[in-house]
Amino acid sequence: MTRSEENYLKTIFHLGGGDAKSITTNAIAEQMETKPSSVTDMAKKLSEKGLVDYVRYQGVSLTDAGVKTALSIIRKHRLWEVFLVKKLDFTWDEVHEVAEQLEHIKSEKLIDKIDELLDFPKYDPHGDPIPTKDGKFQERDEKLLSEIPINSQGVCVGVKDSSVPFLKFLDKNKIALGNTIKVLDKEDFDNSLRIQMEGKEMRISHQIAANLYVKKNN
Amino acid sequence: MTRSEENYLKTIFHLGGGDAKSITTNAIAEQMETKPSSVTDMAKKLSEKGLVDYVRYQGVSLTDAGVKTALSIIRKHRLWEVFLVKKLDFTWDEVHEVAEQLEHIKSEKLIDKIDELLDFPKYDPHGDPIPTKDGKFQERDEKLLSEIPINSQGVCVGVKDSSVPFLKFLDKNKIALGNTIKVLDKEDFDNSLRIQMEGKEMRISHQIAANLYVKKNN
DNA sequence: ATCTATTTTTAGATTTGTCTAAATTTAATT
DNA sequence: AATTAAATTTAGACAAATCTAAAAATAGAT
Ligand SMILES: [Mn+2]
Ligand SMILES: [Mn+2]
Ligand SMILES: [Mn+2]
Ligand SMILES: [Mn+2]
Repeated sequence: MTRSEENYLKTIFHLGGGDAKSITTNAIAEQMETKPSSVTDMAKKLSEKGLVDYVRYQGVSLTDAGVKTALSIIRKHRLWEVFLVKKLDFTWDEVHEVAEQLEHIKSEKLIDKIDELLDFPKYDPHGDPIPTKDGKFQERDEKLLSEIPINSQGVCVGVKDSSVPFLKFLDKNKIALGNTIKVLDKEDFDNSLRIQMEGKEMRISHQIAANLYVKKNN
Repeated sequence: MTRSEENYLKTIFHLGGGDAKSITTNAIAEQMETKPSSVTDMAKKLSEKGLVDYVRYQGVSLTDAGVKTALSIIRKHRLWEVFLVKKLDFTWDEVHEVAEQLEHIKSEKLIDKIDELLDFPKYDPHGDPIPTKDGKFQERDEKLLSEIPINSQGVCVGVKDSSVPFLKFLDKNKIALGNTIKVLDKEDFDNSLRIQMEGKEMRISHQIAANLYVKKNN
């Protein structure tokens, strides 16, 4: 399994190809910042290896073996992210790039020991669930902050957009995972929200609210 | 800097190419388990990049830039080995293979934080010195156990051969770094030694003694 | 100094992963 | 049903890293 193959499987999974849904060549190419023709070449190779189902002109989806491999890469990525934050004091906007490299280290013992060292975390620094060793996800009942009703409240548990600028924006505004947020009011004009968070009141734009996951209380 | 380039620089350094000494194509090829023709190709490339001095038919030596790069890879390798042993309970015969991968991770912050987490170790699990960030070695006055006189004693500080079988042999015989060893007697016939170690007496072959470094007490 | 064995390099091929440009297929529109 | 636009694949090329086989250079031995 080459690094490139692993990256393709991971991308296909993230685009939804784990549910027998066909992912188009173009979608994969765009996500990976490569050319559709390169994706076609790789689709053939992964198909040969039994990791994807590929129908010419129709796109690819992951086989069971492909899902399993993708989940093991994602597991490694997220565990390394937790390690970097918890053990090496990286900030949550610094970890992704390094984890992109670390996720390809080949040693089952290594990642199991990292998992143990971290006391088997269930979520990564961005609130994304960490698949278990046998490929199961910790599902969670979460909603976008923009989609919960006025006067309801929840705990911030994840980000939809985990780009560096967004994460830095959240830091600057002291919005962190674990914070309890109550929606006080919604502005019809621009869909911005007035919220109460950790005692303080503030206003956030729809774009922010639509990229924060909360777990509703009760 | 590709992974392959880094591996060549590291190998050339280990073969002594850091002291302006010319290392032959064949020596490099043998060490890396590749073909001399491949080494020639890489020699040209590294020479182009100013990392080695290469004279056709004469071999290569590292430039200052080449030494610097080699040391940074070796630093990473050895720090990761310490990490694996100290933080993840790997045994000293398990770490090399994984460190061969981890040494190529590109993130200065990562290795500096690992260094800090480990409290800036000076030696790796095999007793090899860890270069500092600015490329200096912690030299140590060490001798092979086979070369110290009868009735002298020293602390075991390193292994010359760090192959898995040798390390496992040492474990099995409870010979560990840090142990104090006294040479009681030398057998002329086969150069084997009678030693006293941590209270116990034992006999070890010349081959073993010639692969153990000790730091003589006074 | 010449021959010879060894080392080293060159030339040409292969694999992996990528690209561009052209051809093909599909999907949408008249 | 025919046309057109968009998506996808094919064909051919390229860079990196490797190999084999042949050619060239070096070093050792007479
Ligand atoms: Mn990430
Ligand atoms: Mn993440
Ligand atoms: Mn090692
Ligand atoms: Mn070592």
